[in-house]
Amino acid sequence: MLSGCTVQELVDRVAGKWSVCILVAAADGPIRFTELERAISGISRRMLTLTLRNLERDGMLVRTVYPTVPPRVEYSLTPMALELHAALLAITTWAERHRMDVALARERYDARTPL
Amino acid sequence: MLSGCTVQELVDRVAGKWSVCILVAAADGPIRFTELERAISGISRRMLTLTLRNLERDGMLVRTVYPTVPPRVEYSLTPMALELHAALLAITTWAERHRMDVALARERYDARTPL
DNA sequence: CGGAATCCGGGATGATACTG
DNA sequence: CAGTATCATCCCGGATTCCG
Repeated sequence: MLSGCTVQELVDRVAGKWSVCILVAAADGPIRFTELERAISGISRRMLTLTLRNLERDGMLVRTVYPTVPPRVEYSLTPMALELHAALLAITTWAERHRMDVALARERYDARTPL
Repeated sequence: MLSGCTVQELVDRVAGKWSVCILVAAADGPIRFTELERAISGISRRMLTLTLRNLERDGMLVRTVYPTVPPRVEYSLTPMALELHAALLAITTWAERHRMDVALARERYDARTPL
């Protein structure tokens, strides 16, 4: 029971590349499909759709459809996802602060290991 | 310059499934290869080695070799990685608190969408 | 004990085209 | 606008073997 929902699996689910991007992008309020597509550099339409579906299924996103023409769909974070967002921000902030350190560490490592 | 070290790439590097496990397992002090292998359920020897190398290259781990027989190798976190560890703990804590919520959300979603 | 090297299958991902 | 469908590819990661 509840198989497939261990802490490990849940973490690498929400911490996945595209999940993080979406969760961060949607944190400032409801956001539309196309806005996400533009905000997240490098994502394909397919991966955007798939990741949105997974996040919605996991109860992280609420999908709201406005039956207008043209159609309008907005995604917003659930309270649970908002809690997570704070933790994700800590990760991305750390990454920003240490980009250079990591880049330098790589250069040094590669210099020591030319093989 | 510094290509391949964007915030996005760095995040999904350190937030990867095995990286998180290793970073958490090594946070309490130096730990040996075999201890990691036992501590991290489901990891293969290959992935353990590869992930350790990447983390070492990125300056997250220090690898110390004791020239004894049998050989003894210990891994410990760098200060930079210790900072990251706090953020990772926040994620895993969140995951523990919300496992059930996610599992229930999935059941509800799947019940609504039987196709 | 702590790896490195090789082989290999399958799921993740991209590209493209079509639709209500 | 917000997707879906299909096909092709690629590389992640498991299994296995060998080594100092």
